[in-house]
Amino acid sequence: MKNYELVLNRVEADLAAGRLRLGERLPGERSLAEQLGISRPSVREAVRVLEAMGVVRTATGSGPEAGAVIVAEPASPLTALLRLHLATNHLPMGDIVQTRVLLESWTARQAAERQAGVGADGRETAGAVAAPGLSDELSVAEGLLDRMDDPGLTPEAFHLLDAEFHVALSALAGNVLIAAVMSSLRTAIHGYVLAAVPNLADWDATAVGLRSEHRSIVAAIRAGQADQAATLITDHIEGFYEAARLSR
Amino acid sequence: MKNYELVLNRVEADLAAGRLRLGERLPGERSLAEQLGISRPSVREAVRVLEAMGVVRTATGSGPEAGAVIVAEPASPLTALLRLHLATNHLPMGDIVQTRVLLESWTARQAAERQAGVGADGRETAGAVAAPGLSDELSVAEGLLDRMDDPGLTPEAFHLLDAEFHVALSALAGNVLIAAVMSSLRTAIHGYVLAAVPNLADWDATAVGLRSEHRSIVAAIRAGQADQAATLITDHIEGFYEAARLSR
DNA sequence: CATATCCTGTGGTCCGACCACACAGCTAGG
DNA sequence: CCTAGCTGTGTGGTCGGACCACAGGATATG
Repeated sequence: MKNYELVLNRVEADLAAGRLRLGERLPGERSLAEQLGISRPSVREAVRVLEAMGVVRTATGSGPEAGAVIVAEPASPLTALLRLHLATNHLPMGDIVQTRVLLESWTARQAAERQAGVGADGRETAGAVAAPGLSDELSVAEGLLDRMDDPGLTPEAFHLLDAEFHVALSALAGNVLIAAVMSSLRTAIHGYVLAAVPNLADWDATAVGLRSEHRSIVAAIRAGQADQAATLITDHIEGFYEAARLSR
Repeated sequence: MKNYELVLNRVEADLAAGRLRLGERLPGERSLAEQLGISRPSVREAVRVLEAMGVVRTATGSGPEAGAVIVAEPASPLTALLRLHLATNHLPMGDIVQTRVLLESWTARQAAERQAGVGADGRETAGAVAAPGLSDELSVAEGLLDRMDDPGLTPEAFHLLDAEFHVALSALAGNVLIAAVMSSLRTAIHGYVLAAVPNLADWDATAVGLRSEHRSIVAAIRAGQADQAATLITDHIEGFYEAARLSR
């Protein structure tokens, strides 16, 4: 058992037992080292891991914002994890596309079903937001689409908004795990998507098509057409990756 | 920009450029520190993060196994990530169950379709294994089921085999990302599942039911009945969590 | 009372040292 | 000559101590 793992175990146990809650601060590094009978460098390695895992956020200085504050950000570490393993070339891009299709068609279906008022199919185990909130969140997504209508956008700006749009759609299902995975997938592959833009025959034409597809997807969800929404988003994703020759 | 991030960027760039490959070793900590003009503690923090991300495996001593060796193990860091965020109580168990249902019903469907020889539906983007290998992998899963028939198994041993079985099924679809997520989900919640065993009215009766359901799922996949396999595994998962009152 | 200053505690970084470990090569004994 | 044992060397693991930058609160000063 390495010394820094002592800190990880201690923190996980404290979290599980409720002795550490969101927004609270970890004991100082020096204090933690003394409590566990280890050195400060060992504590620091553990804090770094916790930071990389999105469990704490560190800051210098004093006051309530300083120190190692407990947060819950699963998305950013997931992004880093995906990026690193993508870099090793042992995580095929095709698998990521396939996963996106699976998750996004499911979230689109869920959102449409909830919108149609038939969401109570027994699989709604999460403490999900009620249907009334859905319209607001859809409006947020549509706001992103409006901003994407600007013809002067660079491909990079366009794809950043595109990623936000897809993540916003994924959040509609109310599953924080799936939303986090989707967000991480989009962020992790952003660089790869941009690098593939030159593969497109005609960027402007592609952008027009993507805008139109986005509107259709939102319309299907708003109309509560679950199957239609799932099909549209599947074709939307696969179509783009095929056009950009990113499927490998 | 913190100093340890220099190391992370350097390693990610080296991986992406092919200067670092699986099985090779990172430069020594002292050497890396000198190259980047930073101190060894800073390098160590970065190596710790890489280790926590499943990108390297460190060992003391000398020889080819010692040092920081590049590996590609996305599953274990995912497990740690899920465990930690589960501990913060900001990752509802219901969301995990929902995700399992989504992923496992999809993999079961994929496996059955491939078994039926109709796998070529255009969504098979990964360099997936050909149909012939499926039978072998199904046999592995069935071997696990045979071992689970032992009536003397403790609930813990039973659930470990159960987790292996579900992970083996998930691997049938040939998507390393989804397989890694499934494996991590099962491992991360293992402790919670065990803690919920006392909630079951009759453990022995539950085990009998689970064994029977497992056999039915494998039979459906072997017969190429995709819809049937998906339905069976969905009911199997939801039924257990309901019986164990784990849906929150 | 308002402002400017100092104090304190935080993480960030570094140095130098020593340990445990594992292999490779050498040396002493057969 | 061969083998068993020892030693050298390089690896990560750990430690104590030191100094810095930073941010907020306490305090002194106008």
